[in-house]
Order: sequence, then C-alpha cells, then structure tokens
Amino acid sequence: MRSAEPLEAPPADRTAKARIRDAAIDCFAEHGVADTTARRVAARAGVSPGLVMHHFGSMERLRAACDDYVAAVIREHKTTAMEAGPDFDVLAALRRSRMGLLAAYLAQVLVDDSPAVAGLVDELVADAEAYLDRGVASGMLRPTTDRRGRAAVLVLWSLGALVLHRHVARLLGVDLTEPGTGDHPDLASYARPAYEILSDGIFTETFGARVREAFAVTPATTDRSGSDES
Amino acid sequence: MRSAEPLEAPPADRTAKARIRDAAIDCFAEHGVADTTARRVAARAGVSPGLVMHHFGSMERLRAACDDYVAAVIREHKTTAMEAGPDFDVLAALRRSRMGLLAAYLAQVLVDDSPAVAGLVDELVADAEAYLDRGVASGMLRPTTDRRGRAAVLVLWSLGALVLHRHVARLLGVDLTEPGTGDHPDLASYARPAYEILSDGIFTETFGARVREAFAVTPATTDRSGSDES
DNA sequence: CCCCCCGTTGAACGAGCGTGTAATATCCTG
DNA sequence: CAGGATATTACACGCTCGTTCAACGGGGGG
Repeated sequence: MRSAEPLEAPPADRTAKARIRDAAIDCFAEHGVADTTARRVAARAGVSPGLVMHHFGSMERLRAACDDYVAAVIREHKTTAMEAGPDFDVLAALRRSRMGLLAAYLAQVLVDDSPAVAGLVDELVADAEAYLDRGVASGMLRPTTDRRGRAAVLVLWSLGALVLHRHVARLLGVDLTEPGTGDHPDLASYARPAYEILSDGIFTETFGARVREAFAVTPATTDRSGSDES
Repeated sequence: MRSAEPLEAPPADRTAKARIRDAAIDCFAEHGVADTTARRVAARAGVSPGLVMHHFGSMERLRAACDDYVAAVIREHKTTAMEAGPDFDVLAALRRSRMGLLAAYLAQVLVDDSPAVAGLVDELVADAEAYLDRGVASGMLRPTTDRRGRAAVLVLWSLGALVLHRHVARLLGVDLTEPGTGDHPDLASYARPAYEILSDGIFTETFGARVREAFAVTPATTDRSGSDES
C-alpha cells in the first residue's frame, strides 16, 4: 500500500530511504537478522546511524519494511513469470530470474515468523496449486485427492532446500542462493535427483500400493506406515 | 569423546553442568540461538549466571557442547532404531521416538553452520543412503543412478520441512516439532501428500519421460528443463 | 536578505550482554 | 572436628546495542 516508489530503480543515486532499505536487505541476507545492527546498515548505506531510525523508527519496522519490499518484488516477478508459463518449482522460478539476493534474504527470514513472509509463502502455495491444476489439466501431472496438500509439500520442500542451502552446498556442491548459476552444470546435482523423485517416486509398484493402502484405510493411525513391527 | 556421562539420566537431580546443558538446549530450541543469553540459561537451570561460564567457559563453547550432546543422542537413537528396521524418512524417525525437544533444537540450529550439526547431517545422509540401498535390494524401492544424491535430497527435504515447521503448521495444521503427535491424525495432512509424491511422483508417464530425457541428454545445460521457451 | 523546513549528522544515554575475579558455601576425606 | 578441594555465588568491568536529541546546512518563499 505504502510502497508507491518504483520497485526497480537505477542503483546509483536514489533517495536515502531506499538506499538504507537495500543496505538492510543486503545485511539481513548476508549476516542474518539477529546479527544485523543499525550501525552496520548505516555504514553500508553510507549514512549516519541516526538516519536509519529517523526514516524507519526502529529496527523492527525496518525489518518489516524489508519484508514488505522483498515480498512485493517477488510478487511482481511471479506475475510476470505467470504469463510466460506455468511453474510449480519455487526454487527453479526463483533462480531462473536473476534475483539471488532475494533468495539469500528469503533463506534467512523464512525461519522466523514474519507476517509478510507468511503471506508470501501462502501465495506461493496458492500459485503452485494453480500451476499444478494446469499441469493436471494438460496431462503432464498426475491428479491427486489433496491438491492443496501436494502444492504445500512441494513448495515447503523447495523452500526448505533453500533455507538449508549451506548443507545443500556441502553435500551436493551447488549453492542455491547464488544468482548466476542458473545454467551452472552443478545445479544438476540437486535438480536431477529431485526431478527423478518427482518423476518416478521412490517406491516400487507393489510397495507403493502398500503405502497408499495404509494411508487410505486408517488415516487416523499413521504410526504403522513406515515399518510394521519388523 | 568427552561425553562419558550417561545420555539418559533421571530428570530430577543431576549435576549442575548437565542441568545447565539441558536448559541451554531448551532455550536454544525455544528462542533460537541468537536470542539465548547466558543469564536466561542460568535462570532456567536454577543457577547463577556465573556458573554457566565456569562450566562451559563461553557461550560459544556451551553452544558447541549442546550440539555435540544432541548429535550424540540422535546417533544413539539412530543406532538402536537401525537394528529395529530400515528407515529413510528422517522426520518420521525423529518423531517416532519421543524426542520432539531435539527436533525443535535441530530446527533452530540447522540454519547456521556448526561443525557438529554438519557432521550429523552428513551421517543422516549416509544412513539414508544405506537404508535406500536396503530398500532397493528388498524390492521396495526403485533403483537410481545417483544413490547419494537421492539420499541427500530426501534428507534435505525432510529436514527442510522441520526447519520450516512454523509454515508447515500454518499451512497444514501439524506441528512437526511437537513430540507426542506421532499418532496424531493431523500428521497425515503432511505425511499423506509427501508419501503420495514419494510413491507415485507427480509427473505422468509421458511427461516424466520427457523430463528424464532432458536431464539424460545434456546434463550441463539445465535451463531448458523446466519449460522450453513456452 | 532572512527564515523556516527538511534531510542529515554525531554525540550521548541507558540497558543488556559476555566475561573475568574474588569471595562464599558445600562436601568429602582424614 | 579440621582442612582443603570443589561447587557456587556476587559483583564489576568493558563493550555494543537501539534509541534519543540537539545541532547543522542548504535551498526556496516571504
């Protein structure tokens, strides 16, 4: 509502408020929310520490302003990408557009509950559900009884991998927060197993039927799903 | 190496060092690592703030001691569970045993890189790879060309859902960090879509073949995998 | 010309933090 | 009971943090 400023401005000379906001996003993405001080934000923005409080009142409101701004930018990219073609892979969509900085910011703020981030995740799930419906209609994706649940799980798995990007980098050698690696060959070390699971699953026909049966018969008692007393 | 103390002790009277460690784990799990102060740990343990530093030297070493302890407990539970039967689902294994507190602790410390946690995740991936191999040998799971990659992705997705437990709770109504809900019916709202994906995948036969082909032909250029210019 | 306004500065304050250090309580051993 | 080691406390130091506030400077209207 209050973000009447243009979302994409030249990086050179802008209003000090925008420079402070961008510097705060940088600091949040790099050092985390807790280890970002007002003085560090001011130093990176090239202003005095007092100006940060003059424009945003408090660090909490600065954090909220950054959340709102990042959510707005991602929403804008989502809507433009939505016209290009459907997509349910949040990670791929985030990395295809070169906004790795926002990915790093998301990886930091997804863990603590902010209203703006929660709303953004809800929208990502809703969008994914629409994408999945389109995929089902066009015959690319299998139908499911729990459309929203499937969309939520897929989005949460993607965002979870983004949050755990340090472990992904150590285990698979690909940094999901780096922007320019959209065509990097190492991305396949994560994407190939992921898409293989999304394509074929991991269960064989017979065992998959057993699992499906266990969930279908008694959805209330799920403790016998993994291994039955063996 | 230095944890010669028994891992499971009566909760009533124990050495103050163990009480401080447990209180620190509680605080880390509840308020996060950054917002946990030595004075708060001391207050919860019922001791003076100075005793915390006397036993652990610094907050950083207290954090490391908690990491080592939690990793040791999880390792012990893993080994005992390994004899019972194979399992590749980290979340299910964590919740089946009633150590939801450790799950909440993990959800907080998985985001920042600690050596102990990194080693634990590596072991979880290695264990999952062994479990998956057993499942393939027994005909329950499909074989794959990238055994380690599949294990890593499955573990990372599970742990990612654990880290994002607040979003999971808001979207699906199940708190993955609560201990006693192993047989709670709401767990199915996460587990059923997840196991459906792991069972059937989400792609149809024809589209899954196209995706598989895209990864098999040119593993170096992956930008054409999701949507080819459409 | 003066004056006021707005963006901006830098110093200062109070609180809370981690961390040392000296003093005190507690307990086991002879 | 004595005595020393150990467990535990109380307290102070220095630091950094968020936040406040008085002052400054330059540009546009009276």
